[in-house]
Amino acid sequence: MLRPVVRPTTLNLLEQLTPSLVSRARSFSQPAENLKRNGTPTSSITTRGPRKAKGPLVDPDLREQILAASQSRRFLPSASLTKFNTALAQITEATKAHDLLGALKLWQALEDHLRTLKNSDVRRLPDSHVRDLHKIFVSNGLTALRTRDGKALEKTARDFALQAAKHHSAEAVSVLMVLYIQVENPNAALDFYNECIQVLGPLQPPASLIEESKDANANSSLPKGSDFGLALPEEVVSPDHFDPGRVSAVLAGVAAHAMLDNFKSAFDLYHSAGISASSFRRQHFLQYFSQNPKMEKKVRLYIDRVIVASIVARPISFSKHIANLADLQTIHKLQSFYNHVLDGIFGPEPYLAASPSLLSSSPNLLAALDESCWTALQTGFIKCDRVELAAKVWDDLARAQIKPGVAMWTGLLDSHARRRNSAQAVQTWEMMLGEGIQPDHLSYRALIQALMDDGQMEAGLKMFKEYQQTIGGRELEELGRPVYNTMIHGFLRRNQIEYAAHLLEDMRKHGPKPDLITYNTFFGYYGRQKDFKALSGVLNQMSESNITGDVVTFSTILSALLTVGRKDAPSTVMNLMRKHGIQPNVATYTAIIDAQMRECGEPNLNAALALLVKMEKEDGIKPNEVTYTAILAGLYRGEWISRQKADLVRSKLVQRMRAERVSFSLTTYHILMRAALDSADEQGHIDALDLLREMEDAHVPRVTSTWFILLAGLMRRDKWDAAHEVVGKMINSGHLPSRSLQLMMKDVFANYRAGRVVQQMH
DNA sequence: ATAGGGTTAG
Repeated sequence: MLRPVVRPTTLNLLEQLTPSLVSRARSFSQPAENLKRNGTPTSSITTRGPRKAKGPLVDPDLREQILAASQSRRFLPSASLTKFNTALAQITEATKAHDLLGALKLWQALEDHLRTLKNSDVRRLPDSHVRDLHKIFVSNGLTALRTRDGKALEKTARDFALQAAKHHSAEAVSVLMVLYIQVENPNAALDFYNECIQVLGPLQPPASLIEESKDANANSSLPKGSDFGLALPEEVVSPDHFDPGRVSAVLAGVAAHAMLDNFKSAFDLYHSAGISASSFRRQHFLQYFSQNPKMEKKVRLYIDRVIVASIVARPISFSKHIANLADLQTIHKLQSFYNHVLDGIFGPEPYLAASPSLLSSSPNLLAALDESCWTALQTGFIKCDRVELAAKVWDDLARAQIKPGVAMWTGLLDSHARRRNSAQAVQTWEMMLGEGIQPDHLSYRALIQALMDDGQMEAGLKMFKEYQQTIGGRELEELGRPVYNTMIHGFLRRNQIEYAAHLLEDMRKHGPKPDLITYNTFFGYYGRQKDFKALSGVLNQMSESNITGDVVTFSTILSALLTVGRKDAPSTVMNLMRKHGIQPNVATYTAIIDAQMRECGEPNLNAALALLVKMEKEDGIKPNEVTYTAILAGLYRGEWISRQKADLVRSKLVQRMRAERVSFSLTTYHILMRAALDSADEQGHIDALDLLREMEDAHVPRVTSTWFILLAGLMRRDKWDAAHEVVGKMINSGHLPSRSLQLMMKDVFANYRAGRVVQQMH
């Protein structure tokens, strides 16, 4: 008996553990690799007997399994074997020559031959060949298959695209669909799409990659269980792998409906696929229409609208999407997304409803924004300091004749609290009441935080009492606790330990029961006070209540120990955390890195930089702007290394922050500006001005310190023209200069004028 | 949602 055998040595031990490799071996992937190198069949499909697994290579159980698998393999007669190997070599050759039609013909012949054999179902073209052939299918298909010879191969092309979709990528499917669309037969594209779904099952990514869909809009007009209902055979897609080619196929389906002017069907097809096309995939797909701008325009319009509608139709993913984009680097994307949404509501062809109740007002409306969507937009804009955009959300709500609910108002209150603007918060509160909105726990919490953090303790206390007497019942544990915790935090910020301790006692006796956050707040306070006796007292209370610490607890205690110079703190606390099974996070590492930098020595700098690498490499924790800022600040704290060395490390770190797209905070900008202006580099002030421009572009607010750092530095360098320009920018930004800034401005004007006079004399 | 890590006081 002749049997194909796979050389055991070519199989990596680890890979032997994965079932997919056994099936690959069955499909002759191994000899295919050799063919690729040599161009001719090799001896790796041999006529030798069954291989013997070598002794210590695998454990006995596993070896049994492998043997069993190899013996259950179907065998090819030697004539077929030769034929098979020759065909492989020919396909490889045609593929290399980018001869798509030739390769498809050979592939068809091979398939026909294999089909005549018994049990042929387990045999097919090796994956590496499928991949290579698929590649030229995608790059040449649109032109090659349009020719007369190509048209003759339509059926073969369809079969291959399907097989490739099953085992590698559905991109070829989308190419064929695009071809049908381009020859103005969109219905053929949709037929093929449906045929693919019959075979492949839903074109969905594995559950782990899609958002929870339980939030599906209650008013959604989506048909339940559309034609994506077929289960997927296990071996077709491994659960952790998702083929981006499937996104292209879905987009091709949308494009086909676009050609039929059927927006509703385009949406249904896209939405029920459960995918989310990235802008990269969208761009990639649209390239198929680069020769036909008119078609491209229409397809782009459909795809954009369908993507927006599909996100709106799932409020939770809507909020997540917004939160992801609410970042200085991506705010422009959030803005453009919002503009798309507005166009969907107010544009000439509305397809979105501004509220669920309006959804039924027109059959063209596919999805509705609910209050959480509007709130998410507001929160996102506020997070990026784009107050004017947050205000626009309110205007747009008014335009849609929707009255903002309590969550919208609370978003405003939160933003005032974050800016410690209690006056604005109180004003907002009164407007809210004026609108007849009933405040809830969250809005009371935000108002109290705004008051307490802005030094309005009396008023904060008053509101807290009002809260307790109105909706803040003691029994409302989960709802009321954040309000109480905010109150405690407010007291402790102002070092009002008696009030805080009193409230804690009250909570222990009457509820809401203190929780981990309550205790962490106290840890923070006692840590700042360097009162370790009191700190261990809280620790005892906590364990009495059976509450265990978390990363925040340990990080807080760690930085307390570090500020009192306990060098052993990092190792001790980290070991303790490990013992408790608590993973350190960015804050933990940042605390240690900061402490190293405060030592002001070259070895400490090296230790800090080593930690920066270690946290990411070993623990997979990405440093953030606080981490980098801690190092940058340390570089310029005192004169413990040369300016040149400090500047070198700074530029490397800045480079890395940019590469990693770490956002720069106000603090980061201040430190970098100061460093640039203090640098020995003649051009340092140019760097500082560039940073100012960057802040403007990113809408990072410029505060008194910003202008002070810039003006003081430029004046020190005698750069009066630049200083004059900065003063102009300050005035234009609407900043009201403090007394000391006004004095500096005077100085700048005088020297600038003097400089002009001198220039004119020459 | 509320707690922890980075600037400096002009």
